[in-house]
Amino acid sequence: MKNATIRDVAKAADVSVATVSRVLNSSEAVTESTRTRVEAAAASLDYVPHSAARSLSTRRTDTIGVILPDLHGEFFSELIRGIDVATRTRGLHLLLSHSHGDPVEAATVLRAMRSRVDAMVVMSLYADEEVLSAALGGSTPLVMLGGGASGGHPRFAIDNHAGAFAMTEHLVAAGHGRIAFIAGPAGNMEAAQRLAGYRDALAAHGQTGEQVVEGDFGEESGRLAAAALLAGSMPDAIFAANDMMAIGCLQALREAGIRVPDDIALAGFDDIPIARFVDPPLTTVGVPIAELGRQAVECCVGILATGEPGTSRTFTPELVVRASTGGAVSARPKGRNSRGEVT
Amino acid sequence: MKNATIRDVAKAADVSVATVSRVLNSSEAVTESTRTRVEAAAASLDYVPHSAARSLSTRRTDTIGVILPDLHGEFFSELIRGIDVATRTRGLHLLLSHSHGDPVEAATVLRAMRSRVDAMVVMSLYADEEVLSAALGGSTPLVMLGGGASGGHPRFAIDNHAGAFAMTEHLVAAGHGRIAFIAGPAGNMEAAQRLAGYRDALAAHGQTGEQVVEGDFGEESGRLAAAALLAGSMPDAIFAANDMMAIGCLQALREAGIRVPDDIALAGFDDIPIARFVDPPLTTVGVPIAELGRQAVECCVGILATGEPGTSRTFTPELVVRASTGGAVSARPKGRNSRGEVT
DNA sequence: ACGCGTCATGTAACCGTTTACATAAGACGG
DNA sequence: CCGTCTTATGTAAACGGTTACATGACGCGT
Repeated sequence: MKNATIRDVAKAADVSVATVSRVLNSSEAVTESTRTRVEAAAASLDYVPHSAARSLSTRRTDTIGVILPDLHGEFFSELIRGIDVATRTRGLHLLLSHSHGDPVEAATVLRAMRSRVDAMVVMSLYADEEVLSAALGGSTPLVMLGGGASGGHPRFAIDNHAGAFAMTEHLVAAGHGRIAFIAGPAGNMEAAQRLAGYRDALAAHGQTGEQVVEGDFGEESGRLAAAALLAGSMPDAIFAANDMMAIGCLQALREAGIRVPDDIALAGFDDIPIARFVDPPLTTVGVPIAELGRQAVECCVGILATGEPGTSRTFTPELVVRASTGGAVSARPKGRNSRGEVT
Repeated sequence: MKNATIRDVAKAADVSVATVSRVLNSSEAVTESTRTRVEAAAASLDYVPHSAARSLSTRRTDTIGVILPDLHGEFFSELIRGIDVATRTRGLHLLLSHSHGDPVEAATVLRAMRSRVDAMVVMSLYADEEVLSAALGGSTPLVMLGGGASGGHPRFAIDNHAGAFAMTEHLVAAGHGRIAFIAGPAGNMEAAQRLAGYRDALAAHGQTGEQVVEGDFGEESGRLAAAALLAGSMPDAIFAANDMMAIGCLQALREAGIRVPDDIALAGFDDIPIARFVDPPLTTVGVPIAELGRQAVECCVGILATGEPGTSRTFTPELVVRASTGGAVSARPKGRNSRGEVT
């Protein structure tokens, strides 16, 4: 059964295709009677406009393309949710893909998407904005997501440096002398900024002995980092550049019989939903992940509507102190009453 | 800067548009020399075919539409990842949306997508397959995801009943006399099947006292369910219909000073990635989430390629026994050596 | 009754591809 | 050297919408 076209509807309603189009787009004046006649015809034929034909004519796709470095885990899940909410609200569609975190692949995916979307939201973790921009060909608005050196495109990011600085200060203030840092992957801008925040905070407080272990933002690398730290001289606190590594680290510590926060304090970054659920609940840097995605889409909408370039925005993350740094309610299985108060 | 069209390329290469099209689709015989000439012209103009125009002509979009009830949390994150991998591999695009779990909304979204995709993958948790099918208009292949009464469309699901049955048996075998069940939302097919599996297993083992608490698959409802159970007479084991509720429950139990698995055993369903990370690691029913998504897409590809209806497949989930039911290595902070062995 | 403006509707060009069909140019056997 | 077959390439008609412009009906002031 072939789908009905606008001509079928026009014939059924005994009007011209132009009139049908007008009714459908409620653009120009149409008599009430013809309007209802057309609507009835469209409904009875179960007519749905052919979006490709429409796009060809209007040069709009009503679609936002989104490329993320990965789709795995809670961080991206939240991000996608925020993006989806925004596109839905605006009556837009969401074309999603990921780049495996590979800049070259990102450019390829971007080229493939470029003719199918009105604007793109891209999270690039590397300093590849120009490459992406080139792949996009210049006529499609591009909004960047996440930290990185900003080129000419609006960028929605969080202040990683400030977040890491604040967290490090928090650990210093809690009296931890030696604070180790589990870093993110080399070359990743967010990771670099967080590392810099950690270093600058140490320096600002006259602490000299930085201790940095490599990681890759994955849970397993947090586990390995913990092992590496345990093999040397134990620090008083561990600050992981993201929550997943902190959680891996937490697990390794627990297996080694080391109590958090009693023996060692532990902090993460991102405040992904799980952070609250691990034991002890993880102190972390709160990032409005979904909001970041939502605003990036809104920025696209703005650019498309006004033609103006759109403006970047940096979110200042907030410290979320939970039990893993001993700064809040403890969450050990025992030692609390039924209301969750520390006994 | 207007994007180049096929005519611009044709002009630059001094050939006809048909020849350019042939080169681009490597369809028919083209002389090597003209081929290279066209390719050079296309590259120099940074030509990217207008996909809407192509779709209009070919009646294909090379896009798979996906509608999920929700985008929140690890389960959907995994599912999307599996779907994305499959579409990418096949050179397809992924148009994503969610339905808030609302059948009416799902139908609306489906109508909006219908002209933009070649096939749809829909996860419906209710028995609304016919409604969806109607909204789709019949010419777009539809593949269902997740449990439910199957209509005429292929469906990729897991055997919820078998999974819940196996888990309940596991708990019975472990000597737990009174096993409570935290159910999923009413009307949700998966939830209903899991509940039935629990009941049938109890019956099969001559257990009479079932104890079912309502839940909605959210973490908070698991917490509330725990509170409800604690208010009554405590069961020996709690089986939550999904992992998120189990995790909420776990947290509430911990806050109440009840030890898992020492005082009470706890099990979930889904084996979402976090399940391993909570403390104690959660015994659960392992579902190949990403694989489910991948195969659904492959099914779409098959239908589109062959024109044949495609076949359903039910995955048998597997029991994943971890510490929360005391069935595996304990993961309490103390009492273990550095290799993770129980002391 | 006439001219004119207004407004609903129709006509047809255009958007950028693909592709059936037409055509021109060799190749080749007789 | 001519017909025929093959093969590379060109021409133009779809595909299904939108929209500028044309048209015709109608109301209204004079």
